[in-house]
Amino acid sequence: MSVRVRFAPSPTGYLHVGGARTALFNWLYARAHGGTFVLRIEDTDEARNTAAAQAAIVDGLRWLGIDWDEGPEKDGPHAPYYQSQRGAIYDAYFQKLVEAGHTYTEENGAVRFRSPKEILILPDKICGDIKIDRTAEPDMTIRRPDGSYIFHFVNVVDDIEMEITHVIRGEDHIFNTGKHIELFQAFGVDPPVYAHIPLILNVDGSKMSKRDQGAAVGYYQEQAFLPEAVSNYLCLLGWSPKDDREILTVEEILPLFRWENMGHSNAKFDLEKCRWVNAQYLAKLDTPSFDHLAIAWLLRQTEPLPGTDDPRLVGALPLIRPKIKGIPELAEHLPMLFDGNAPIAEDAQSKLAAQPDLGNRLATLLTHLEEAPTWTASDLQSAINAAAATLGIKPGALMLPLRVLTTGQTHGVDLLPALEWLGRSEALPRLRARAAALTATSA
RNA sequence: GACCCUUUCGUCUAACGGUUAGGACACGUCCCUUUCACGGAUGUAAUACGAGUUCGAUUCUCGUAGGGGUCGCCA
Repeated sequence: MSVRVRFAPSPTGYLHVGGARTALFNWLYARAHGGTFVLRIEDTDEARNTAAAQAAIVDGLRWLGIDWDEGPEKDGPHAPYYQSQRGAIYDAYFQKLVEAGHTYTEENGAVRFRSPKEILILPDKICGDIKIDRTAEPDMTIRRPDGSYIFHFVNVVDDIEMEITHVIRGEDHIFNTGKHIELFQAFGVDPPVYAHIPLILNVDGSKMSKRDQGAAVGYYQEQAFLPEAVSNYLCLLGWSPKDDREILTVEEILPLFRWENMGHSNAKFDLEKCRWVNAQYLAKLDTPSFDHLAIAWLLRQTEPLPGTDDPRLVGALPLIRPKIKGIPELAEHLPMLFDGNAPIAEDAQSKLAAQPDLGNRLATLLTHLEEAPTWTASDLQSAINAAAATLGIKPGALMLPLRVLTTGQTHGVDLLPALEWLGRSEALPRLRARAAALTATSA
């Protein structure tokens, strides 16, 4: 029997990293075993469902590279894949339970399932045998007075109908599984294989909520993370290749995606490490892809950054790229490259003020730069060297002043390539203006 | 509170019952360097506690404590 797994989100909120990892693990398990991955939308709670949430989930999964073999916009032999459209199926299964005497109706019309009240042993692929004592548990409600069905019931019915063989879900479902096993038995169907994976928590150990930074997959999309990187990092939470590798492709993960490589304890989400993983992937990206990623991010910004519409942008990106770990850091570099009127930063002012003979140095430097035969990094370096020789100082001493004249900042991209990129006609006025401002204030 | 899962550096994790308990993120120091990063080197840092089994326990067993989860006519 071939493997069939599913991810069954409820479209009541954004796609959470915990949910995304559950989806990812199911997907990996399916792909590792040549199985089928089903996406099923559990939208039985009409009051809480939103179209936006469903779009975010579908979009987030696709972004992460998690594709489904059966599900929304794809269909398949067990369509529809929205629980809201499967009422007739639930009615039929409900009748079976009624006829077999497994149910009773409350005064208000709600229907409960008569639990056998036994002690169950749940053979879990990750936790081992889990004892679940159902003897003192109240009977679960499976249908509301208005005729709509409860999660436990529809979840099991669909898993039966869709021939799900393995259920991989969070540990928070362990006790639900006890209820679900009872339903499977009432239907005379063998329950699927269960694997309850540990949860993902905040760094402080609390449960991740929507408000926490990085809790929603949408955050990584907005911040222009690479989906492969996020997926890679998610895999490292609750799974390990059992060696020292941390950057792994899906192809490398698949043969190692086995129960014995799964972790047993909850993991705290470390956004810093996720950023580091992303930086590893970013560094390996080819230039066109990097540029595309960067430009797409720039165009998404509600407050346009300097350079966004500038034809020189593509020329500036290779200067910035080696300096940043994430695309949003463009916001720190673009203003100093594209905004020639940007004020001189305070720390730059004070650092230069400490330099002796500043006015003379700047003037000498400018004179030599103006005389550079071509505005290229090598000629500019020669000009700097000559200026330094005239002043009787080391060339290095002129670099910080020149940097400040160029960008107004004490840090940034490699200076000479940046000047070359700016071009003589753009650079010189900038240098002169800032030099004038500096000498005016220091005098 | 009851029940269930769980426990190795701050974090993610390795370690046939025998290792100087390894790697990575973060942090510190040094090197490289015109700045910032990158890179290289290096340092600080962990087996929750108590019993038991064993020649020997991070590893197996039990207990305690901590963390998390679940106790819905939510999913």
